[in-house]
Amino acid sequence: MEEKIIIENQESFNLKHIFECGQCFRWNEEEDGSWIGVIKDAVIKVRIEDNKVIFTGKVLGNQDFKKIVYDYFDLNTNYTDYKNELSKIDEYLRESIKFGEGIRILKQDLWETIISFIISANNNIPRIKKIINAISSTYGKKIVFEEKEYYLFPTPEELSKATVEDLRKLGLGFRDKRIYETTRLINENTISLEEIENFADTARAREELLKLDGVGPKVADCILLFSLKRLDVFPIDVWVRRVMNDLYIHNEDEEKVNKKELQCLAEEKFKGLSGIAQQYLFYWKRETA
DNA sequence: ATCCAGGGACGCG
DNA sequence: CGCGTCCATGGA
Repeated sequence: MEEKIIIENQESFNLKHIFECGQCFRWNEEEDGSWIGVIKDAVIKVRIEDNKVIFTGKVLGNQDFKKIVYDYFDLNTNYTDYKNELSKIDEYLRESIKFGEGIRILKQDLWETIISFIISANNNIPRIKKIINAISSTYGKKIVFEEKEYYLFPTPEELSKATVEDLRKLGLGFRDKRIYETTRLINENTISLEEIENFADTARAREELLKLDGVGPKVADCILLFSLKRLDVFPIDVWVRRVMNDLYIHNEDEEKVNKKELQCLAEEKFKGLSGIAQQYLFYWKRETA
């Protein structure tokens, strides 16, 4: 059965901004300007007509489509408040927010986000997307929507069927062992996803994530921000380092900019909204480079 | 050909 | 601990 919901006058909602700001890897733009994505247990198509956002899709089992959409797109949160707050900081924030005004931080599935960002290490976005698609179509469940086949991201149990060699064939490169090992740790419940989701303390959640193979400081921060909604964490990659150095530090050698120094600067300037500030700055810098 | 991509594991001092 | 080095792969 095809699902459908329509939302009118949704603030801060631009499809390009949401899907191209580097937080997700399974959304693609269609010929007609709509976007189709596969998330945990659903295929969703989003399009915008006038003042309406229209979601259609197909879900696995008897799940509530509306709840899935609201949770994933964080539709009960008002981003205008965040933007107003961040705009007070300086001209750079105002400009980056103007550039990516329709960004929202998605609430993505923890397991999928962990694997996706392990794959992201020393990799580029088109290839990350390609690999995640290959993993899904090989090990995930098929789901049909508008007469086309899509594949859900495999569960830990489904992915445990892959050997290191199998993973290598999907183009994972040196990340094959990391994915294999992390899948094993989750399946054996040595590390508990449920426990991580329920930690009140961000530091505790990060500490636990760091025990996974292939999860270092940057990947852990991305997981905390893009799945666990810790809006105060500030993932630092090459682009963030670049934009922060250009705007605030002005070091001749950008690679020499200390990570700890950047963390402190972000905390001082952006405070509890560091993660959101990071997304506006990242998107702005990467798209206008 | 050489460099780079939303870095991390590992070994060293 | 801080620091170099290596890691697969594909596109520019």
